[in-house]
Amino acid sequence: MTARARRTNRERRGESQERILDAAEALFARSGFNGVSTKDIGQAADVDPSLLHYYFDTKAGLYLAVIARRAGYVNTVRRQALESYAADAGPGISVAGVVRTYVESTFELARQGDEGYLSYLTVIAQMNSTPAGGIPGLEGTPFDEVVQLFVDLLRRASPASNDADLYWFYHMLSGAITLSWARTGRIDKLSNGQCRSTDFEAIADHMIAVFSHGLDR
Amino acid sequence: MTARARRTNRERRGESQERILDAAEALFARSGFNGVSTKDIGQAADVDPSLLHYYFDTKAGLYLAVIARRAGYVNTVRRQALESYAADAGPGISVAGVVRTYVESTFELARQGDEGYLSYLTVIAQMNSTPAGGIPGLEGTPFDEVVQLFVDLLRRASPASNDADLYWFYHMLSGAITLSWARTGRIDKLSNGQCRSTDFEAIADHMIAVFSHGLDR
DNA sequence: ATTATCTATAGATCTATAGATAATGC
DNA sequence: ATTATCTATAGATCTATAGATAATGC
Repeated sequence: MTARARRTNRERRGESQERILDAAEALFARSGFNGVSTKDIGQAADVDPSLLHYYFDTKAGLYLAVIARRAGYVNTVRRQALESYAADAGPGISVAGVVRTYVESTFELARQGDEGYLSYLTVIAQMNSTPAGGIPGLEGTPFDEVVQLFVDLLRRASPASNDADLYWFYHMLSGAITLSWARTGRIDKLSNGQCRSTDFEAIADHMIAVFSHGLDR
Repeated sequence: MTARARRTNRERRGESQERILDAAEALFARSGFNGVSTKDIGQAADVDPSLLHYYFDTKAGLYLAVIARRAGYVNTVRRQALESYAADAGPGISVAGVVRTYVESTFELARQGDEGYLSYLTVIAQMNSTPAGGIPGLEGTPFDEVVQLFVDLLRRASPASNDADLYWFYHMLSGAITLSWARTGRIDKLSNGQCRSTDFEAIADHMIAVFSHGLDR
């Protein structure tokens, strides 16, 4: 019988939290906040359910922690992409360029196919299509700030558009992204296999095209 | 004390079912399938919860019945609009025309603002962004057939596009529609009041514009 | 006689907490 | 001594059903 490696409290704490967050992320993605029990999560994390409460207080607290965990990273990737595009493009900034930058930075992580990250996106998709205030503590979105940057760049690229135009444009794009993240498999069936919900490369390409100039050209 | 009007069994049955469906529709829209109990629904319908089981067997059966109730109507409205557009346009059929017809017929009902119908759309939005197979008996969508008609017309209007292009185009449009139906209120906050989630006229106008030619022009 | 509706309840969860035990800190 | 983890359980649900009652059918 091997002696268990001695781990510092800091490590034990961190590893347990990560295991719980990983399990919660996967299960919330599959079944939604109310479709999963703390017992399910504990089991998947190989940890007693009471430990969730020790670390995250309530189930809603755990959900918020799941969302918070990767939000900073997503924001950083998007912000850097947008800022460096704006710097490079200068006065040549275009709607197509801004859209491409936003969409590509958004999907380049998904394309690598890390299962945890994909689950995260599915959770975010659910959050996006749930009435604001459905989960206490989740009124705004942690991505709002970078979205404002996106709209700012759009405004610069399309001075003729007014604010409502710009925000509605974002709304439509956001809907397309959200549905893609949900990976429901419906388009696969509908297209008789011509499209695959998990093919983020094709999704990004078509999204950029559609939101740059519609279907034609 | 007034004697209660004598109602036929057929009437009692129909009225109770409608009350239950109305209540379920509103509550499912607000909190999702797993966020609502049969007790909540019975209470809102002013009926004992056991009656739900008498009529709809299980809670999932009730959910399916909510979805089925208005699906035929939505399909009829959409199909008629698309067919009469195609007939009128003849060889002059265009992507912009097909999109306008699909979007307008989809939203003209929502614009009238019937609260029950709006709840219905919110339920459909949730269904659309939930993994297929999350609710037993709900693999395909009851709207698939008319969607195929939409894609057929698109194909006629844009012969240069291949099937994947067409279905991905529908996917993006569907995402925008779905997010709009969800009426989350997020765009209101994000745009600082410039856009309102409930303004289906503005949504339809901007959706048609974006999916016809992007943001510019 | 048949159908609609309610009463009562079984049996299975579910979230959260109090308090005990095991591991690390120092 | 402190922190992490588990045991045990309270108390509140939740879905579904069996069986009683109330209304309509004819």
